[in-house]
Amino acid sequence: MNDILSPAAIEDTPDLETLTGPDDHDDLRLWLRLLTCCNLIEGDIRGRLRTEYETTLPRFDLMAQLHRAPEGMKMSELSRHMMVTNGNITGITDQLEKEGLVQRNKVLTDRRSSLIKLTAKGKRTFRKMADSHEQWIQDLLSGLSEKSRKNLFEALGELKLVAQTRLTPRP
Amino acid sequence: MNDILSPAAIEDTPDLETLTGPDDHDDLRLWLRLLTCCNLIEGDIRGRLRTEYETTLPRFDLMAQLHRAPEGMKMSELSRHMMVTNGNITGITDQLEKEGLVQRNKVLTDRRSSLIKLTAKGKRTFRKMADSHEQWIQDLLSGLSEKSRKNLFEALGELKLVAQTRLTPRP
DNA sequence: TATTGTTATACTCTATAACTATA
DNA sequence: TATAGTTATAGAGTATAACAATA
Repeated sequence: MNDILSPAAIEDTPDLETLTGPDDHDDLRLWLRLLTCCNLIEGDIRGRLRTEYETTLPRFDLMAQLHRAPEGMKMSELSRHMMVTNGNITGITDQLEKEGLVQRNKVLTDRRSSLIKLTAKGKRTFRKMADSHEQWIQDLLSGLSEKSRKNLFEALGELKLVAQTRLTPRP
Repeated sequence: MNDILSPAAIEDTPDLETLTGPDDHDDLRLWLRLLTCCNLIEGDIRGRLRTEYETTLPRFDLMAQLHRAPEGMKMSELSRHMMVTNGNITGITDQLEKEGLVQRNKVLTDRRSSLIKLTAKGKRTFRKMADSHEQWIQDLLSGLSEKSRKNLFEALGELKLVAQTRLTPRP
């Protein structure tokens, strides 16, 4: 496939939204449009994280959690925040620790737990990745009108609240 | 976790968007908000497809592709439309065929290809799933104001175009 | 030579569940 | 008993690559 889709190629590359026929309902089209946007962007981010930083979205996510918690986080906290089960946090943490990006620190008051922190190397690495990440997003969203960005932001805020209120959490 | 998050629980359950600090940029917050919404809804849909129909999103997606192509589709077409590689289509098609939901039909003009179609059972099954799917979405989005839905729809249309134009396709 | 589809393989992410060591 | 974390396992989803049959 080409790097940049030509208008003709866009016509020829149906996506999820084009699955709806002419008489399908608007809510469904709205959802498929949302899903398509998200998949396109997320796929792009995953690809860039892989090729430019040899990492993955869950690993990036875990480091982002630690970045905003300089005092460290427990495994169980990470599990709760990232909404995945405990064993998976162990696996990702193992990888990152092996690469010297995070560190398990024993906590004296509870010998079962440990506090996970970014190492100095982890902080440097994360800062670079996060800067790139933000740049990718800004480059993309700069193609959007100011009005659309504002509308999107507000409407998504409303949607997020509705979803968090009505939907059963995943795990 | 509780089925319905109380407001307090929402406060206690950070999501991706809360990763941004106070001085982070708006575009990043917009993207994380989009991602959070999509993950919440997609997770819910996946869960419902699994528990209520013992199926998955890619399987549902493949059946949806076939549903709008009553004349059938070639494996390579499915691969292109679903944006995954060929071997995966073979796998999903094998499963669906074993359950009698789709059928491989030999095509006379090219003995390498086959046309995949929904069987009668496949059509019935898909119609039920699709109706449920639309109902789930409507139930969720009914919590959104008319204005937000309209704004979302339009802004996402713009975003989709920008993303399709600027981003490298995944595979 | 190029394309269609299959097969084999490997890797990431995920959930479940059994386990340990503490509390 | 309950909690923190680990380990083991299984399964979905994906990409890569080698392959056979056909174009």
